[in-house]
Amino acid sequence: MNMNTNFDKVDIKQFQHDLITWFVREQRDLPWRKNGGDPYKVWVSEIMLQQTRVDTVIPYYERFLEKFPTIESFAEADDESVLKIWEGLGYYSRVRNLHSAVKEVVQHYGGKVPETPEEISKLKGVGPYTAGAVLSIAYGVPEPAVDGNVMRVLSRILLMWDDIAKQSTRKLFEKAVRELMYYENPSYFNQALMELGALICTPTSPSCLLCPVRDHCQAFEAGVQEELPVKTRKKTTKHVEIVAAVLKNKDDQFLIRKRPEKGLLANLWEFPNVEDHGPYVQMRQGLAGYLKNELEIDTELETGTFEKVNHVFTHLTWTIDAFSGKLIGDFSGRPNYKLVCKEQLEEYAFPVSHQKIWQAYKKQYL
DNA sequence: AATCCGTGGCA
DNA sequence: TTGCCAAGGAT
Repeated sequence: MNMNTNFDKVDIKQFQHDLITWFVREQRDLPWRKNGGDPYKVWVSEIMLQQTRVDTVIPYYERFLEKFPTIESFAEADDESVLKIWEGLGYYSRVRNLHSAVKEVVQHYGGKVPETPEEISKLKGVGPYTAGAVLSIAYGVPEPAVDGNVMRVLSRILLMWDDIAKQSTRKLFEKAVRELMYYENPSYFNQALMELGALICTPTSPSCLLCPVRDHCQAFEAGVQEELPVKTRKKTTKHVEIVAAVLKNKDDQFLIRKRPEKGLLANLWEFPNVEDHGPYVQMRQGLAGYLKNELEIDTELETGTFEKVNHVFTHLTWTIDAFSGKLIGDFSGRPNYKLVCKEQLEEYAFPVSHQKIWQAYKKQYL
């Protein structure tokens, strides 16, 4: 597409003024807008907000900064507490990468978050969006911060029909932002574009009649705002049947294990479980056999499940049948397995699906 | 480039 | 109920 043609239709100065004026007047009162411009706090908020709703993030953000108020305090945190504070927020590699990157900043940058695109982009978990967001919001550096909101807003204003699901498309929007950027206040400009996308220029049913930049919007002029942005998608939802065991030994300790360091729900803890496709009786027997073979432990599993969890991931669905049981004899111990009392258990980070199992177990047995 | 990586809200 | 999706990044 010929982007110059589309820019010719925009009065850039007037657009900037209308957008910024609206943002100053209408921006939401969010916790990370009261962080004093601390680059560390801006950084934390941007990582949490990746693919995650504002309302979900707010309590996590408050708790996180209460526990780790400075970049040094977070750098010193142990891995278990880092994962625990992220429990339930999803995309757990975010916090592992953030922790790694923060330690890098403390060690090699004296605790000062880098303020150039080249340096900040080298940090783990800091991609093009986060780099631009932290640099512009914390330091006023005029870098684009192109997220889903920005692509949606600009696709409509500039009538860009490029598929935003394609990774290469982001560069087109970064180029557009550089053309439109309000260089007097990059922080406000980037935030205003995102805020407009969140409050007015929404994915469905945008509130065009309330839009401060409606007069600059080529999609509104053409009446095609509902058709933009173009976003292709595919869906291949796989279903996995799982049987899990909440096992208690004679000392009222429970058997848990740590998930692998890579892949789904990396490093989180869970109740011993195995994939199974069999009918009901075979499921239970299969689970007992698995525990016997893999862990060399004897168990007495109850005949009925006490909880059935259906958990939907983006591209995967788990159905977990949970059995309560006794752990017979001594457990010799295996790598990644632990016996813990119920108070200790709740200090480890579990996926939401296994949290549900534990809550159901407590309600029924404790 | 295409796929993986969580969760909860919503129409 | 089902699919979409919300301030993306790594591989």
